[in-house]
Amino acid sequence: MENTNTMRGLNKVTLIGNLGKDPEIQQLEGNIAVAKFSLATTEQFKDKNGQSKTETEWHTIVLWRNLAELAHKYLTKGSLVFIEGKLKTRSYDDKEGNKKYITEIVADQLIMLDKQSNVQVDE
Amino acid sequence: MENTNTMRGLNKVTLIGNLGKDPEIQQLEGNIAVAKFSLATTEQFKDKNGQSKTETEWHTIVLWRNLAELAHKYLTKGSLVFIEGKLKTRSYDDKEGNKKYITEIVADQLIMLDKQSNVQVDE
Amino acid sequence: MENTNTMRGLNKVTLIGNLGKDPEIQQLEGNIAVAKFSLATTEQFKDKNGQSKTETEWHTIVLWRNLAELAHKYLTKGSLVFIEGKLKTRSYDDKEGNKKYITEIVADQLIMLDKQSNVQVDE
Amino acid sequence: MENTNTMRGLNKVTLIGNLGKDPEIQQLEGNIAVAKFSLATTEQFKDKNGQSKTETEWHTIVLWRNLAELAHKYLTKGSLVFIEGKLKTRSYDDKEGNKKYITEIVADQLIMLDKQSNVQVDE
DNA sequence: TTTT
DNA sequence: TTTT
Repeated sequence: MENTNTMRGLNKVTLIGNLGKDPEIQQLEGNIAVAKFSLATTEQFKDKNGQSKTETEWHTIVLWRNLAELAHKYLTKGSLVFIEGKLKTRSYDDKEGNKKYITEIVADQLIMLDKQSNVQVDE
Repeated sequence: MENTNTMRGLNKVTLIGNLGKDPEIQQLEGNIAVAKFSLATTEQFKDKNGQSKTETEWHTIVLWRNLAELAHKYLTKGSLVFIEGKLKTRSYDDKEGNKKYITEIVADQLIMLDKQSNVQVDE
Repeated sequence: MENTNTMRGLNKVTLIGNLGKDPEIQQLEGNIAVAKFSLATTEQFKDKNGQSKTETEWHTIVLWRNLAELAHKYLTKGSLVFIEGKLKTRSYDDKEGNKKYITEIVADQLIMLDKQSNVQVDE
Repeated sequence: MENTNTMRGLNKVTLIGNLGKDPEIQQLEGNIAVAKFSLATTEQFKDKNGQSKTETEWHTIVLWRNLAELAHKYLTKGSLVFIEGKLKTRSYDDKEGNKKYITEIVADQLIMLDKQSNVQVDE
């Protein structure tokens, strides 16, 4: 406690949406599970002509360990979930050797909101 | 009210961090202001050897209209702010003609947390 | 814009839970609707003996205008909802003349999470 | 993992505000620290006559263990903090034997936002 | 590219 | 009871 922490950061994302596909799960070395899926959050609003419009945003969700296994076990395409996590941007080189950036949400909480799959877990 | 809305989406980001540079502001047609800056959120944690480590994440913040003007007026490199907004991913073609994606946070609330610049505004 | 706002406050509550009863709605003067219901948020955790335990917290939710009407129209006992709002504590005198305090959540966003009643509205 | 959890609850409060007084700390049996303070969140808005008005809400914050000790060590009357926690309502009997209810926020994250006291800790 |  |  003597050594005070001097950070003042907060990095939090909160989403409610539907899975675009079934989660993909991998086992990394050390037997660590990681799952991924894309999540659609849909917003409805009125445009300037008063017409109702829908806008969908797609997010890449990454889950580790227990959360990965739960996602794999209980979630499928179309499942409605609440996700809380952190934004993380990483870079990689694509097949043509171009540097690409991708922003992902690393989940630390998952609540399944469908009647048939109501499971909540914290990391 | 008769026409029920069937959306169940939530797309929310909450950040506390420091500006990496002064905000850049532009006036779009129709006299609409848009500002941008990058925001660093820093997290401190202990690695598996018990050593304290720092991890910084950079976010691109986009502000419209009033919020853009406030950012331009009161924020500078280093300012500490609280931001609430939405994730939005858009694509563009870079100079070499490669399709690129960028994920930005479109702010709808800004709280300035420095003693010298304490202004809060909602969109 | 010249007159800068000097507030630095944030007061936000985010809940996912089930209604304990059907909402009660009233029409105040000026034809303003106000609805109330209590919402249970349930948390599951392991106690120090490793036994799984459930803890339920009850919240009083207050909704105004459109949100009140939506709640009245679509929500019933047991409905699963996401609520975002503000904490507000007010005092009143009970029948015996004792001063009482009550803390309520004044909703400004409501997302209905049941399959049968999926409506989202912002204030 | 076989035994699925059926909870779908979320109970989260997020506040930015100033301490009304220095925190009070107690040591409970088992050497567990608990601290309390009240926090003011202030909101500025325009009333229907267009006049700027200020509304302050007071919250009771409860912190346990490490967070209690940090609050005691670094926070004083007037400190600006970000708090994340849970709502918890409990009852007690006052001196006259009346049953009273109090709603508190049990903090699980604290970020100190003053230049002079910038410490962040998770429970 | 920030902050402590 | 706070802060600007």
